[in-house]
Amino acid sequence: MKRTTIRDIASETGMSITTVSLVLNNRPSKISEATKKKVVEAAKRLNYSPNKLAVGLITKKTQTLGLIVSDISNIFFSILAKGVEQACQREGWSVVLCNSWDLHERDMKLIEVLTGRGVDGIIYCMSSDSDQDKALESYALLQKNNMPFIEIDSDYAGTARHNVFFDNERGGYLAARHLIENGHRRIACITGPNGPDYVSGRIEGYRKALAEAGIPYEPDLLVEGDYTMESGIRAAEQLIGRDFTAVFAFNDMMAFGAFKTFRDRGIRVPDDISLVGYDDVPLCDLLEVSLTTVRQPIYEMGMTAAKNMIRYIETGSDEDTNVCFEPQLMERSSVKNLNAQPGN
Amino acid sequence: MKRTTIRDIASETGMSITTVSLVLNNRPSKISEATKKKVVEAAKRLNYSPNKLAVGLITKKTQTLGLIVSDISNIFFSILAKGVEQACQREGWSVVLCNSWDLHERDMKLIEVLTGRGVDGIIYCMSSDSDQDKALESYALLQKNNMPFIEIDSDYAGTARHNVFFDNERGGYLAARHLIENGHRRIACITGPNGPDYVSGRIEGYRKALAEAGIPYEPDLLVEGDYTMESGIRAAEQLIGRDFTAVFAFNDMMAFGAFKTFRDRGIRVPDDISLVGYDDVPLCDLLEVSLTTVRQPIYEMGMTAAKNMIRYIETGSDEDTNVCFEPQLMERSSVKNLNAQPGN
DNA sequence: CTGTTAGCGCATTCAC
DNA sequence: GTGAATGCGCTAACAG
Repeated sequence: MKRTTIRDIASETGMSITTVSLVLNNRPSKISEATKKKVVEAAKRLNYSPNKLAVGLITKKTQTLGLIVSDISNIFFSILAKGVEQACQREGWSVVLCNSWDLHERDMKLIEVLTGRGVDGIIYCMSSDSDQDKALESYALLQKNNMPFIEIDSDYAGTARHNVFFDNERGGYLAARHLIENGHRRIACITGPNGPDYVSGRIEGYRKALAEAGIPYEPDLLVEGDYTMESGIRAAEQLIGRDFTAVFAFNDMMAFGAFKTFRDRGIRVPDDISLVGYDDVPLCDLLEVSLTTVRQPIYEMGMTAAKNMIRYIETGSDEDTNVCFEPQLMERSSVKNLNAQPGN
Repeated sequence: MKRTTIRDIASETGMSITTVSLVLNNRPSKISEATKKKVVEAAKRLNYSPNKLAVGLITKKTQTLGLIVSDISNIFFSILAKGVEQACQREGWSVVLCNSWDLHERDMKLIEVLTGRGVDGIIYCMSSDSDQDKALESYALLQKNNMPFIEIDSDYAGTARHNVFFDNERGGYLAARHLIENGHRRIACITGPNGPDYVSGRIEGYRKALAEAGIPYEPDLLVEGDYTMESGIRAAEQLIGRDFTAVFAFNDMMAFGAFKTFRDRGIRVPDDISLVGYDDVPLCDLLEVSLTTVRQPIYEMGMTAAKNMIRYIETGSDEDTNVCFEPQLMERSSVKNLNAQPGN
């Protein structure tokens, strides 16, 4: 039950290996239509499909992308992965999935592993325990391995030539401004681990909106989460007792967690506390109060990242492909307009 | 910036390729500790890591598993994938991720692709548009390609030797019995697409519980969903107007959808309608009424599937590895006890 | 138009 | 203890 090789179909048709390879790869050559047809038919009959390992060994190309995410069971990453996989499948590429568990050392390990496996490029979602040094370290490794990569929504070095990101400052700004427009002045944040720039970007945007409205920035109103619902719950608990009328969570899951905490404590959303999330995952209208959030086109981003990566690898194109996706405020029901209610 | 090969380290140390290969692979041989050490050190110094493509070409083993799921953005599959990836990472294996979009023809295509890529085995979640014939077709292809596989939670042929599944009949039974014990007699079901046996298994269990209680089975109370929240919403809408006091949804997402429909229509859970889900995804306590559900250890299942697959491939072990995971009822707040309230 | 010749990077007999 | 030779399945010059 051996797989049929190019040699089998050569002997089957009486042609040489070269001829077979040429026609099967559609190479420009002057092979008669007749023999072409014969070869193709034999290939089909024998159910031939090339051994990608052998091909890869020669061409140094495997048509495979590595995907490093911190947690595939996080809906943000699973949607992203779906986009990446879809783009790859369309182009005949494959994706090998790696979970870093948000550990920088795993990032490093995985980069090595993927290099050893001969992937042609990596879609890299840096683990969020990375500080500047660690980030630089992983870039260095990538470069040392001569590995093309696209980083998702982050660019420490500020020099990446192939990136795909969201305008996080804009996103943070939109969320905060929306709250401010609705009369809120004391706005708490549930952030992510400090490190990656999408966190600082959003904080920037938030501060900018505050500044525009002449509202002082209070570090005390920021609590750090880790994007899990659990952490949203805990963050909200920490927040309780401090003086604020609204919460801006850096993803929807943490917003859900905060919502739950508030509900359990008899604090009503949005009557007592307004809430804004981030991402717009497909669960936002599930709660009794649908969640106002900042939408990011995650799936599209995944597709674009993979498409650009592939195009870059295949064409060796020299042009930069930095693409930025604009966030969009999705107004739903979790923000109360304080202006409409004199007295508070 | 070429990668260092085994040859580089051979010339570096003055040893032959064979020697290097022998020590780096820890092969039984009589090579002096001194040279061993020299080789290992050189390897480290030159940052050597073997080219997996070349190794795979010879050994016919790539230490890679293919994973076919219908939708990686579905939380069930993303948790499963995480388990699979984790087990693989531990053993130094990789996983290539494939999304079938629940299309049988994609399944077929992906099996071919994965075979061409030389994966050593496949973790296969059959697309749910597969009927008996299609299922058999994909088994046949897998066998023709001589590809070991473990199917997740399904076994059409009834002859698979390496499987991993949940006791779905038990799960369906637990859900229905719980409802019946709470005085419900007219229990609607939101099922999945008919085909895979986890659907028929759960229906069996449901019917068994009904039968035990002397309650007639009414096909009219079954509505088919597709595991998305959307479909749960629609299914509940279809159900409204029919005569039932409880709904058993075949996954939590559809239960959430049904919940939403009910809430939007002013129907209270559990006061007016009781609700039971399936899976116990990490969102079950998010709703204002936490969802009673049937827990499946998805992550563990993913790990086990991958572990068994790897073990089988590596040892060529002849023993069957059919492992069955027991579902468990998670009682929360979405079921009302009708017995406690005379008059209804 | 088609076949011969070399390897890709590595593991594996089998001599020395 | 160690090295030379062979080949995995395929592509890529380069000859015919």
